[in-house]
Amino acid sequence: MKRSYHHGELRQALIDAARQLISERNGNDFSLSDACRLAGVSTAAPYRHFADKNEIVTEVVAQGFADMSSRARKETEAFPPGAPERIQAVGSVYLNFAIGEPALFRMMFSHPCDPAQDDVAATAGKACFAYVLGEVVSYCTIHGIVGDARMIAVQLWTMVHGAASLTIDGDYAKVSPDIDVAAIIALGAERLLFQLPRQETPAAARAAAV
Amino acid sequence: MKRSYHHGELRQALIDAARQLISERNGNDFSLSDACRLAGVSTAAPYRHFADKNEIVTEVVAQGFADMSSRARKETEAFPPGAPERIQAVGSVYLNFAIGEPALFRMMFSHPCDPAQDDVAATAGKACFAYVLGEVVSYCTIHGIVGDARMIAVQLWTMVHGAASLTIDGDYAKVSPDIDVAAIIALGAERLLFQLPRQETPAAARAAAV
DNA sequence: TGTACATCAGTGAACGCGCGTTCACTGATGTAC
DNA sequence: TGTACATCAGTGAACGCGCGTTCACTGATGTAC
Repeated sequence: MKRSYHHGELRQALIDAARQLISERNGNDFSLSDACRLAGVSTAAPYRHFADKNEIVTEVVAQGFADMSSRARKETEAFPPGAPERIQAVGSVYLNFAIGEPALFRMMFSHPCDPAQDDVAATAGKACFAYVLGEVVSYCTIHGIVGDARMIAVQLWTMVHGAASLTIDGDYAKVSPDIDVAAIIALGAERLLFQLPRQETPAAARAAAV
Repeated sequence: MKRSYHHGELRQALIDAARQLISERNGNDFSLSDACRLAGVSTAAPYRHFADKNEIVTEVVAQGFADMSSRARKETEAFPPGAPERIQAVGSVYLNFAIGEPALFRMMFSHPCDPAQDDVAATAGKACFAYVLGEVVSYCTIHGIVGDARMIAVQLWTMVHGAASLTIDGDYAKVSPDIDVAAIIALGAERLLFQLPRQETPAAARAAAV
């Protein structure tokens, strides 16, 4: 791979470098200088593509959410609408994303959204949340689950997010080394969604018949 | 309040200053120099009481957990063992602690525990978690809740933690401005604990008779 | 096709800054006599 | 009770460092003719 004077893909290369450093340094702040070193450019180069360091961070967060969304989409579309496997797939993607890149996960969810600029991070976050919640709401609608579908969706999200956080932060490990996160999520999903009472609706009847 | 050459309470004063700065700067790293300024001492003074900056942070985290534990203890002991209000009180304390000092809350739960030194932060964390989980386990035992009490406790913890995190990080707000966190936790507690089937046990019979 | 030139993504050196930490010191305190 | 002295919690100046950002520049690229 030859390195010419003009990089060509520097903008994305810097975002990737930042993401890598965030993951490697796990929680400790990364430095823009390190990202430049990793991308093989001078420390002044980023300023051709970004206003400041924060703009790179925002972009990393946005791409993180986009990644998470596309993984969730990919895993769910393997199953038909209304399949409980779709819900499980979303939960798995969420948890595995957190475990795979814990520092990025923390950064994504705690990144303050800037109301001044058009915030790509907030937009990507909203889209990701909408997809996750939408899957649960669809399940509720299709199966005629009794109750506020939106609230049920938020509850599942909350549970999975809590499980992901406590796992990557090592808090479960403090309590006991053998806590099975997947089992916690699975049982939670049972009680917060799958076991909920249902009413007969045309859609539910169709779903039951399949 | 006179300021003599010898401070007298500098150790605790620095811990308090650090905690205050952590809360004020909300997520951004605080500087030891600022803490010294706040405590009104030179930047060399901390090194009489702490090996390095990290030792202060560890102490702040430990005291944070101790605070949370004692608040939970105080709020629960107003109700008799087995009262559902005890569970609700623990949940409220947890959520309100997070809302009150979000940056400290984040730091407490994501602080890596150092296996080298005797880690006061990890110890305080474990004690806090043990208290929270113990309350739920007690409830299960007293009421003869069917199922793995420990797992039910971890599920409630997970849900409340997720709710606290998504609240303080502004993620609920991204989804919708009118999400009622308390309602999410309350309904979650219903489905994950209060509505669970019970078996007759001497303790459950006694609790029902009261 | 070949040349002149405008563009602009890079360079590399420098900046001011605040950081955590160290050092030799100073002076308030408490104790021994 | 009064004095001498050891202790040690503070001082304040300095350190080396890496940071984010800026600056005048350079040289590769693509376009007009």
